Amino acid sequence: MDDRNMESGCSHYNDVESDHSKCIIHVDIDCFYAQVEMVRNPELRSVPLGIQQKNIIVTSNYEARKYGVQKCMLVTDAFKVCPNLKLVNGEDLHNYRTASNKVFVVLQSWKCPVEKLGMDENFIDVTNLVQEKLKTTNNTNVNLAGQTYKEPSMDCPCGCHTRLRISSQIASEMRKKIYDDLSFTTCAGIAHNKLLAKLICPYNKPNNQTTIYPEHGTSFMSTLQSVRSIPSIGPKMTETLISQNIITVSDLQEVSVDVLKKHFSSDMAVRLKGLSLGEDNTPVKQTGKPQSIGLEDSFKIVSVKSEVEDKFSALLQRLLVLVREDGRIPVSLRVTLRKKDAKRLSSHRESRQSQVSPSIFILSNGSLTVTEAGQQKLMNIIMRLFNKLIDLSKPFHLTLVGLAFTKFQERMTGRGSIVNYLMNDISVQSVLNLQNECDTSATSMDYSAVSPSSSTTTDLSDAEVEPSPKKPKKVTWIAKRRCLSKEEVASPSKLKVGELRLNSKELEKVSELRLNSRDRSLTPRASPAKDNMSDTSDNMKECEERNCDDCPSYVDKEVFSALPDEMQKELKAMWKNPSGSGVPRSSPRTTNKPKPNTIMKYFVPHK
DNA sequence: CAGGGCATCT
DNA sequence: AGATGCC
Repeated sequence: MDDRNMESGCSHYNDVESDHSKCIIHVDIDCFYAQVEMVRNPELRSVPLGIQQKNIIVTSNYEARKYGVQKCMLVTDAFKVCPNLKLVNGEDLHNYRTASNKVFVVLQSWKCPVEKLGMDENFIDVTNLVQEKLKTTNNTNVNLAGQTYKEPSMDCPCGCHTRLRISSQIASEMRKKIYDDLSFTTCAGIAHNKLLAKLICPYNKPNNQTTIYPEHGTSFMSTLQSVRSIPSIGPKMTETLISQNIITVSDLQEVSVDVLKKHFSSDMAVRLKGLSLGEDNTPVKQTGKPQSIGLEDSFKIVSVKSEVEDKFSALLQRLLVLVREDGRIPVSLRVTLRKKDAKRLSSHRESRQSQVSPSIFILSNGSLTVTEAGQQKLMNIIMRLFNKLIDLSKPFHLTLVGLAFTKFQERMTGRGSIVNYLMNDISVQSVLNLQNECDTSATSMDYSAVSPSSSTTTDLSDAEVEPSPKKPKKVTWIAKRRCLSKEEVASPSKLKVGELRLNSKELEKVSELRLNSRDRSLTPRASPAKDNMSDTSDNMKECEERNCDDCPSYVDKEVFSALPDEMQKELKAMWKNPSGSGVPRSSPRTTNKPKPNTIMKYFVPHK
């Protein structure tokens, strides 16, 4: 028997050994864009309001919905059903982003992992918080807040009913705080996994919340008609499933995993079947800074190189602003384009990427800048990548170009970490030029960079809220690093702060973290980027490697030996095991069957 | 249709 | 690198 049952598993009727131990809340802001506009201009509250992008209504307030103004409706059609519809242009997403980040910050004050999904949705894993509450109050007689999908028919021996009721109280507090602080009404779904939390969330709309108990997971899922309504089943999978006559969630529940394995990877087959039954063990991953920052521009057609260059130049200018706001130093750049192709209507993008020298980016007065020469260097890299993608001896026709920075230098900020130690000597920091991905474990309760007290005072007139600086990645050491010039190594102490790969905001953060006495576990572990170690980038060639037995080439031996013994030891240990032992990926699929030949535009389930 | 921007998996 | 998915 599975020993999960000893702890938190339940075994009752057709739910033999599922794990109910987690408590997940999904929070969804009601008609998000419309609410942002209504908060900005309260007069809009009492009138039917539509948010317009191009020629469509992307969302509407509930006043407008009374008239039948729906999402994704053409503006002309909307006026037909609601002649006095008030329109607000929503093409500039800046205000929405700001508001979205504020909600995210509010949710973080509960000190649980928060995962942002788009602008208006968040998952919160409150499992630990619930456990703590249970310990201190020991009261299993808790009232449910909000609605339930269905009352439970029996007690679950694992205690999940109590935990979910406590979760519903927490969800209610969260929604209240979002409303009190930011004036947004929200919906919430409470369940023992992300799938059910998300799907049950809109069950009582708007401005309400719904809890679903594990025993109703499977039956609830079967009320969803189309397999498409399961998150992670997109158009492609839907098409494949339908070609096999698997159309409803019920169909999927009844099909055997073996049949699914004929069309999907083994992992996916198992996962799909699980999802159809309301099972989902994917963790809530703390959202941090993005792993890439990019922009793209689509257009009818571009066939001239100089035009392409202009497009990229414009994109680069905009992108550099975003990167400056982000604060991290990019080390890799990707160029994407889409060729005009009659066969493939859309998508089919191609891309090439290469490293960029971090020295292009200069930190002065705490903000990232790139000199004219630096920008020219970037343009050179971009056009070189472009040449890899396009044979200029032949005509070309593009419909999209894109630019993205995809890897960043990061600094480890854990208390007691090497970097933290090094912060005491800024010159040493610059010499080592540490490049790693920072962070704490996703299940850790440590989000000290965002304090709850500061978040209670947010209001919409504030400047843009910076999202959590945390990344749900553990410490990773990357082999390729910037080499140092002789001058830099020779007199590290002469370096000006402005030249350091560290801005003032981050220094501030580091000192905050130092003050925070809570311990962090910064256990190194498998690097997801380990494959990139073999990257050989053309433009890094100038970096001649100096060999050193104990330490990597990017660290000057002299500087290294000048460090305290303890630190040398710590560094050596990490160099020995740069990325931990890679977790081998589960074996690739043996049976990947050809795609179905059915051409399915949309699947519209019958009621 | 509307598509931009990000993550994840292979 | 590319495909797929999500909002």
